Amino acid sequence: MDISNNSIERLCRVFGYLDILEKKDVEFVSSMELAEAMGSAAHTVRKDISILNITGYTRKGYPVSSLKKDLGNRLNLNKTRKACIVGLGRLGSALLDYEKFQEDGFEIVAGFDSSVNKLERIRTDIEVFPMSSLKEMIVSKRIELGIIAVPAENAQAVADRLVEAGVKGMLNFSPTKVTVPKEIVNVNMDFTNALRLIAAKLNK
Amino acid sequence: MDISNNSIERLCRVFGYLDILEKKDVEFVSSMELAEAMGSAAHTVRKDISILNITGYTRKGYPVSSLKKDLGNRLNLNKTRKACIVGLGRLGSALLDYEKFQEDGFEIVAGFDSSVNKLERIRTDIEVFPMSSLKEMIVSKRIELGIIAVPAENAQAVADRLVEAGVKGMLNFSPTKVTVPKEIVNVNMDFTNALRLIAAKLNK
DNA sequence: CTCTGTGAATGCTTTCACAGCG
DNA sequence: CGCTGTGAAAGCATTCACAGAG
Repeated sequence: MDISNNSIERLCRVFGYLDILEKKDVEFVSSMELAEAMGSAAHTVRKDISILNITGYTRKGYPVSSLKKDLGNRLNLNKTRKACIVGLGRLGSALLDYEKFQEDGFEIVAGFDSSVNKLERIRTDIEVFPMSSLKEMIVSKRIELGIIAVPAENAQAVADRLVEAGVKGMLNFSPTKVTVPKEIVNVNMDFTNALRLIAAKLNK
Repeated sequence: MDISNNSIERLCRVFGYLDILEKKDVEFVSSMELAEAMGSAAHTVRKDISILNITGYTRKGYPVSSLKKDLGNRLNLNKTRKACIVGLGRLGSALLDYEKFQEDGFEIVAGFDSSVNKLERIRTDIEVFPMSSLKEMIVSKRIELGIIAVPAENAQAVADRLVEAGVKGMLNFSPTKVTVPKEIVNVNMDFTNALRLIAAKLNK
């Protein structure tokens, strides 16, 4: 299929918003309302949805539950996926307990760190392991996603090990871009660069 | 000037990479090397740089220090900017001590939380305050940037208060889009949506 | 009327290809 | 040669505008 990155990103956000509407038992939602909530335009929402061949009802809008189900199917968001976090410093351990992940169908099933000290001191319900068992656990627990929360200098090494262990996608919180084989999906979340971007946009 | 968001974003990353090169005392860098480090193409790098009317040297590439300085000037990245963090849960307090911010010219000068309990228990060198003094501190400390690390349901209220207090830009870590006046720069970092995006891209 | 659905037009960005410089 | 600099071309994404459905 032929759908742009931006469209996917927007549709993922729509999916999240539909989840909220569904919990409020809203039955129908118009492209206008969706647009407002996403901060985009109604025709953009309609276009994005129509790319996936999903249709709504004239005069009513889109049926919330079925749109959510359809979007989920098309975007592979309906099944729960297992993820692990590598690096249990302040950020990594905050992410371990980030409840939103679980709510949204991403289950954090393991944490890894090279420091035995950290592993012993951490307080969490999620199982934590030394780096030496990274591959073993990823394979045995069928973990699909890796979240990198180590310092910049170790990020590439961790990415390599995650790939070698067989994860399919990675979310990288370190301030370095990591290089991965092209069949592996990699998304970067660089906080510092986000602040730079804000600064750069301030006087424009 | 007429420069796209994507270009700005890429140039900010180039800026970060130049910082590393500078510390290694590298004198010149080619568009090819920059491209490799950014995961983009050489002509993209050259184009981006040329949009800002910055030039390099034929056969040598760009002089690291002066390119960094020029980029910094054009993108307003050369002066240190003060930021505060609102919400001192696990994520917020991890961000409080995120050293990279300081290294890169963003100084976290205050943290805020509505829970007195959290304020008392937190261990950090950065000053923390109750929400009631948000505006007062933002004004008196001349804080320009606000980092939102509160739960989704409070994000919009916090954003409103930050705007009212006079911040110019915000980095929003909550999984909700917040609406701000158009002169305020707002960047969203939605972890869950990042994972969704990865999931959606997995089988494409 | 109101709201969806979508080809067509517009407007951006990226990519190309090659001139220019040392 | 090797690497920058940049108009021009190509490729995408967004926006428009209006037909269609109830």
